Amino acid sequence: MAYWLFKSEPESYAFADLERDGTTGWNGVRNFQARNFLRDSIRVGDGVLFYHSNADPAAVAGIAEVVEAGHPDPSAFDPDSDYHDPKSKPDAPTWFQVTIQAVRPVDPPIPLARLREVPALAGMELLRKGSRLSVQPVTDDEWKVVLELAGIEATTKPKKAKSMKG
DNA sequence: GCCAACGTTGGC
DNA sequence: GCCAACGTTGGC
Repeated sequence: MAYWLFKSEPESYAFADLERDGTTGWNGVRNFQARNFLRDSIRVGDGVLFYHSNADPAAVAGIAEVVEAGHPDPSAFDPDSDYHDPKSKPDAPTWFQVTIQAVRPVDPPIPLARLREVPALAGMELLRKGSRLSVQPVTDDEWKVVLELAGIEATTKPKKAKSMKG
């Protein structure tokens, strides 16, 4: 079980949109380092901090869970998509996505400035000067600290996609 | 809107 | 392979 932070501009896709949709394919990532995480490293059941970039304030706004590991990003094949990449072919895809599911909002969101105040988070990729990576790893310790800041028990397991009957 | 930092492109 | 130019990201 690993942890990640995904950035999204809330004007294009906010955590509330994920709650409305339930799940979404994390498409449109067009950076090779982020692509490699999506394709090779992110597993079903991994935890995701949903971060609002270019927001006022920029903040961690929700928790999500990976429900499908890396698979080709269909938006790359779609000529009508903003993310269309004619160099990516279905039989040799360049770009990948994972599917995530909303777990719970972080309310109130944890602003970037608050994260910077926490010594235990000093090494976080998000806080590095000039960090632009939109899909980035989060350590177990960082995850625990952020969830505590959010008032969420760090031991809370994301709920399962399937309900248990009977 | 500004601008620092970064990734990509392309000439050589 | 180098690196300047350019476009993008993203905080403020």
